[in-house]
Amino acid sequence: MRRLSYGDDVTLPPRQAESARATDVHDAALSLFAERGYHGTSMKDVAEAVGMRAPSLYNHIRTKQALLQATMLYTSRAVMSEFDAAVSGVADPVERLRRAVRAYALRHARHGREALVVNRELSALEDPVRTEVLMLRRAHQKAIQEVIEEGRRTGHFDIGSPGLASFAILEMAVSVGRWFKPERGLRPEEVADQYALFALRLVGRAP
Amino acid sequence: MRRLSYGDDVTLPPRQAESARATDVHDAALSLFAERGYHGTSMKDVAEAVGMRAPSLYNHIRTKQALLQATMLYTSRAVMSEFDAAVSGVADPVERLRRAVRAYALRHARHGREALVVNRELSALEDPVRTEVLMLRRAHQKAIQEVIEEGRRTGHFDIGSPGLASFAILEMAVSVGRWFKPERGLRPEEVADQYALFALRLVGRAP
DNA sequence: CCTACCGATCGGTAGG
DNA sequence: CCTACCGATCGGTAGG
Repeated sequence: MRRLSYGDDVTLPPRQAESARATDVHDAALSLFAERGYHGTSMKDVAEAVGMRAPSLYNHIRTKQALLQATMLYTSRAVMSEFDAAVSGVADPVERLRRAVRAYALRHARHGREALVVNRELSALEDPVRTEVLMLRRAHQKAIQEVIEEGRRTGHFDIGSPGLASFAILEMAVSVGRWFKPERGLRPEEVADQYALFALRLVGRAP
Repeated sequence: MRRLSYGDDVTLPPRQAESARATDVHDAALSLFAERGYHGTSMKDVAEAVGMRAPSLYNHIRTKQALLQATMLYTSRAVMSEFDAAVSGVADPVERLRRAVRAYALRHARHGREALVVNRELSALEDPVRTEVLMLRRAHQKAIQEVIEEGRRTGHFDIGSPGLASFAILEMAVSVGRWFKPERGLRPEEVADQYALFALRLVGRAP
């Protein structure tokens, strides 16, 4: 597992040490996968981006597929652990949903490339990593749905289908990664707060 | 331009007649592009799906890129013309937004493959079609944003950033194409109505 | 980290 | 609609 420059916004088990050069390769691959897609990116493209010849890449990484798997696994695990950290110790459903959506939107504003790749390249991902990523995504969606169901039971939310609402909220937040550019003057935290508000309105948060 | 089996839910200039076999090829390609992506699909895959050898495809179509362009152009134009039809003659901002989102979500429930391809394969699309598709998407987003701005001016909506809201609403609707399966018992019209309601809640529709 | 090179596959054409 | 085939490119290895 590798260093993906996630800064301090994620808590995951320690990863193996990795050379600076390997980090460069993973980072360049991530940018290219996000821009052109996995199948639309060649190892020659990746090599050029880091200033070497294609065969030299294999001194730092195993295969092209391993590059994809690293990003997908790491990001999916980070999403779950950030969700847990966000709602941990919070009982009020309104606050739980607000924090969960805020954390998710924040991730997509900060890590747009990862967001794009995770949501677009599932079909290029090979088992068993593919299955683990699918399970993690499913678990996260279910967790959001349960927050909404809990809020409905307690009368905090007015929503017909918590499942439909969870889909709408999650995809809305994912899309932040597609347009967010920090240089537009908008801060990631502001966007995340806005989307958390959108989510609360969407589930009919009682005034 | 080709027949994409859009039924009667779209109004576009008449398209050229096209052989049934050509329609089959376009349809198979669309399914594969949606499933594996443009670069992840080979012409051999397409040929197998319609029961012929790869070189025979070229008796019906020009190039692989032309297959992508047909879907992208047709779908993008259909989105704009469905928007126009939906809001035409409707003055009330609440009703305008409801109808616009309903039409957009309905399209994505009915045409999940097209939705996936249009939103994922922009980077595989070549100019000049790419530029036209980008302009059409931009125009549609701006049109939705203007409906929201109008509603804010007239006091029907309570929303800080109509631009942010338009992004959230559009992406939420696009995602319907990713999970909607008619056999789950849910009808496309029901989903579309739900998403229209979500959109109105999101912009803080005054009660 | 390089050059040289591997077999496989790509989109597409020729010619019938 | 087929077989035969084209040059280009793919991911990856050998060997230094």
